[in-house]
Amino acid sequence: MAVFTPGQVSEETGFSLDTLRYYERIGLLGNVGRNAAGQRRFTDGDVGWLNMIRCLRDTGMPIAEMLRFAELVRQGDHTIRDRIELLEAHDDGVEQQIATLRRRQGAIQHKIQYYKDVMAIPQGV
Amino acid sequence: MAVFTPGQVSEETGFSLDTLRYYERIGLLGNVGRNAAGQRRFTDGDVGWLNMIRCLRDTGMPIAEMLRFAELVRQGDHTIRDRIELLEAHDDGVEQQIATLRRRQGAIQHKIQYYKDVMAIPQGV
DNA sequence: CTGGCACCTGGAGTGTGCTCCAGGTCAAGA
DNA sequence: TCTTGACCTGGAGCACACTCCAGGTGCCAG
Repeated sequence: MAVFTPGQVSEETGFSLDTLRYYERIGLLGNVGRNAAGQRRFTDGDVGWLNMIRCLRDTGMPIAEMLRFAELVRQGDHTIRDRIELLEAHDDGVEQQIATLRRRQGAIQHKIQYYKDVMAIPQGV
Repeated sequence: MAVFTPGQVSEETGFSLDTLRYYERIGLLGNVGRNAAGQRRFTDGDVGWLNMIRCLRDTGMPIAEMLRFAELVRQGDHTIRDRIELLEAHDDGVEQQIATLRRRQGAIQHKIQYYKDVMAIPQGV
């Protein structure tokens, strides 16, 4: 079973060393193993969880809600229904985020076109 | 020519009164008119600009960059080429944002499906 | 003439999510 | 043996974008 150093995990997940420690401190990442010298050694499972965190973070989930999700995971299999509910609600939120982004992007593109039209008008005679 | 009170503008644009004042203070919103009593009176132009701000903000543009854009607008028509450049760069960013969001959303949906599959396995005998 | 409301100002405070720092441990290579 | 580099801890600090507050003005309805 492979283990990873903090540096490797940082590299793989894109989280800084400080962020990894921060996530552990606040309980978003529980029970990271240590070697004899007290240094962290991450498992595949930890990395997988961090990749999940990455997805949730990048889609705008606040840390407080990720903590709720982490708590559900910690409580075991009987919370799977709740986890589905939480993720589906978040998925809907992401859908709306994208829709809003598209709408705003349309307005911005419209503005760009407006500027291009202004520039196309012959200046002077 | 229509003018609007702070309350009306807040209502229309979704920015709080404090945010409107804040934007004016930092120079994102220049030269808002006043009535005899010193109260703000916004023009159609102001509201239009705020709607632009809304688009840029909602698509993740930091205030510092909106200030750069505002400065270009203030400098007059010879900066239109720069404005197009700025907005097109931002538009590309939005495109990438959406792409990332979609990728992450895919992973989340995958996780939801995994949970659903787990639940579908008959428990016990 | 008295509320009550919308607004004003300058400045302080807040929430989120990290990020940095000082001072220390440990292991490996020159 | 010495140095370098990755890592450790607890706690302070920071960037961003607001948000709140105290104390005050102006105007209109009752």
